[in-house]
Amino acid sequence: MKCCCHPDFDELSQRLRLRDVKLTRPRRAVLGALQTQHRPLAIKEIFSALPQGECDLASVYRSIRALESAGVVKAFQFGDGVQRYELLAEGDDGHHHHLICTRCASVTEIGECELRDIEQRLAASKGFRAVTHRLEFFGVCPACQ
Amino acid sequence: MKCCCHPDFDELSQRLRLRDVKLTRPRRAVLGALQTQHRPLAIKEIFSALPQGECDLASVYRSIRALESAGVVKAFQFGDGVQRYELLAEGDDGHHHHLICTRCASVTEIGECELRDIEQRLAASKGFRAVTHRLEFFGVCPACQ
DNA sequence: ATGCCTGCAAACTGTTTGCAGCAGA
DNA sequence: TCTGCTGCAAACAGTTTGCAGGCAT
Repeated sequence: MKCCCHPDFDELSQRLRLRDVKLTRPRRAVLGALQTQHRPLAIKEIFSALPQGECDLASVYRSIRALESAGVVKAFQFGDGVQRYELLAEGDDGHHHHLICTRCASVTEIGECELRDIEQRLAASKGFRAVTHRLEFFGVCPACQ
Repeated sequence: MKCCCHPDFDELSQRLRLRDVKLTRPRRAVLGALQTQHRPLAIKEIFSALPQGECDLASVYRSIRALESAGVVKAFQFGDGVQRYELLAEGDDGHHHHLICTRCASVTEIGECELRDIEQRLAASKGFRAVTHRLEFFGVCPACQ
């Protein structure tokens, strides 16, 4: 069984083909960068992970948007104003959370989410529909203590 | 009893005096703007709420930072990359969450927070210290349905 | 072959900063 | 009075866009 968090290249290219999203050199490079680092990456982290001159910074932005709207990557924000992106496995809605060290910024993924019932209570009590949430945890990791 | 969410001017100026933060014209104006609108305001919302020429945009940025580090306002982020600010009542750590309509962007405040125990479990299982979290809910409000 | 995508450069938006003068406590 | 704040303008950082040429399907 493949790791759910890090789909391989063939699977990714197939999903993109189905969505009529061409697999070009910059997009391939961005996907490669996201595959090597198993954590949400900021645009400039992706860009500087690429070989010098591999592609233009503007293309990284455009590629990420294309991949995001194709459902292959998902954006996360840790509240510092920087968008970070992670690969999304096939069929994964990407709903999970992170535990971020406020000292070294290391990121731990948190699988389980216990807020579905809170969402439902909110929807009922406030009259909202389609309630979702965005949640990240912060703290000081063992290495930084 | 005063409303906990909207401290009055005298209380605010007293708290600032205690922190040796001068109450200048731009800061007064920013506080005034935050008092009239009972929701987190973006910098440009604050700025455009001020009388034309009341103060410089740069001063709004500087004022907000001063007020934030004095513990009088708190920043929230809804994941769109825009910082929003709310007044903080005396003794309030500002810990609460919002329910944001994804259509009209209206904001409802959520008082209770049921994540303290999750924080503690995370701290125990991952070895983190000082765990906090950032959480916002999104959905479609009754008026937008 | 052709329509989408890229590189390049410039435009934009949001935020910060240096400096000289002003004002709050 | 005297430190720290303001206005102004410029610098800066992140992101988007117009255009001509190039590439994936």
